Amino acid sequence: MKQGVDLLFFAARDVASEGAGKLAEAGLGRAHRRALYFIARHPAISVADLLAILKVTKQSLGRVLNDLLAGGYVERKPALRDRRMRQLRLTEKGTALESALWAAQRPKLVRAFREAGPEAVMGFRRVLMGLADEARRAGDGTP
Amino acid sequence: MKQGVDLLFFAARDVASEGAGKLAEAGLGRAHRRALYFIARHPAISVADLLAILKVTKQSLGRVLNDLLAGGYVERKPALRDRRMRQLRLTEKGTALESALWAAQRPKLVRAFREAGPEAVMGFRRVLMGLADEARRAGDGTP
DNA sequence: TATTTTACGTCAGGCATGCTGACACAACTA
DNA sequence: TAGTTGTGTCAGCATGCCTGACGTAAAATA
Repeated sequence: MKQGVDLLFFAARDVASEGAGKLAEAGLGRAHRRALYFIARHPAISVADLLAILKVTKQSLGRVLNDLLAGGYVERKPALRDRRMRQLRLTEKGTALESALWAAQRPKLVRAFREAGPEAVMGFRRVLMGLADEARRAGDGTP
Repeated sequence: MKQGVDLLFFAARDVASEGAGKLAEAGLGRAHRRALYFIARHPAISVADLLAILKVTKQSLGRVLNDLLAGGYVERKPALRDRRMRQLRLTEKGTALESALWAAQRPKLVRAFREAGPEAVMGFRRVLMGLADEARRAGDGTP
């Protein structure tokens, strides 16, 4: 049982560690990467929704977002329906960076999934869904 | 595929978040918890080995370890065979804290494992082993 | 229309965690 | 004896996260 926790720790860390080089080149950190990643996953996401996903404070996200905006990785536009909301999207430059980062960690995923086999991957998903918090348990893992 | 990364992120974060209260009571942080956890997992572990597991610098670990020693959670004794090496062990107090922390996160694990079923748990393990770095891939997940 | 609420941005300051570099010492090894 | 290894420590710096307080624009509501 504890072995599962060990593995979760190592896997999360080691997967996240891929692509650290490219990130440093761009002068960004892990926090920027997470924001970049989830904006890519949820185009036009609002700031409030991104906050809910990342579970950090407005101020923490604010700084990261400003860096990404200044670097031209992300664009921020008022939503049509409610102009208080700012929709976040990756720019072309942001998309390129995100793709490069994903390309760095993808092989590890591909290999692990292939070696483990499809049934194992199903189980992997089932267990992780159970471990993620209540709010996400009923969902698809990508709130 | 990316969903797997999402889940890994959420699961690792949400599992680690359990017991944050008890930790704060003791005036400790996440870094202390990780050290506590791996010392519990590997009694009499040397400083160098703990460094290798956590992949942090000697200085970072040093601070954490000093806090734990000062708080009476961990004891440090020279190894018999090689007296340069310091063996780290939890004290009674440390064991109590670690148990309390584990008790806080255990139910989430139990429920997730039970709901997913044994085959899923097998798959979960297989995939995570593949995701953890080379050095651990051949091992048992607890280097 | 006037008021309140919502969504967002920002200033100020603080703590925890990580890093590099440099140095010191005791104990083991060749 | 000379070198290597395991450990501890000082000094300084970057990142990432936090709380609290305040301001603004737009929407919702009384």
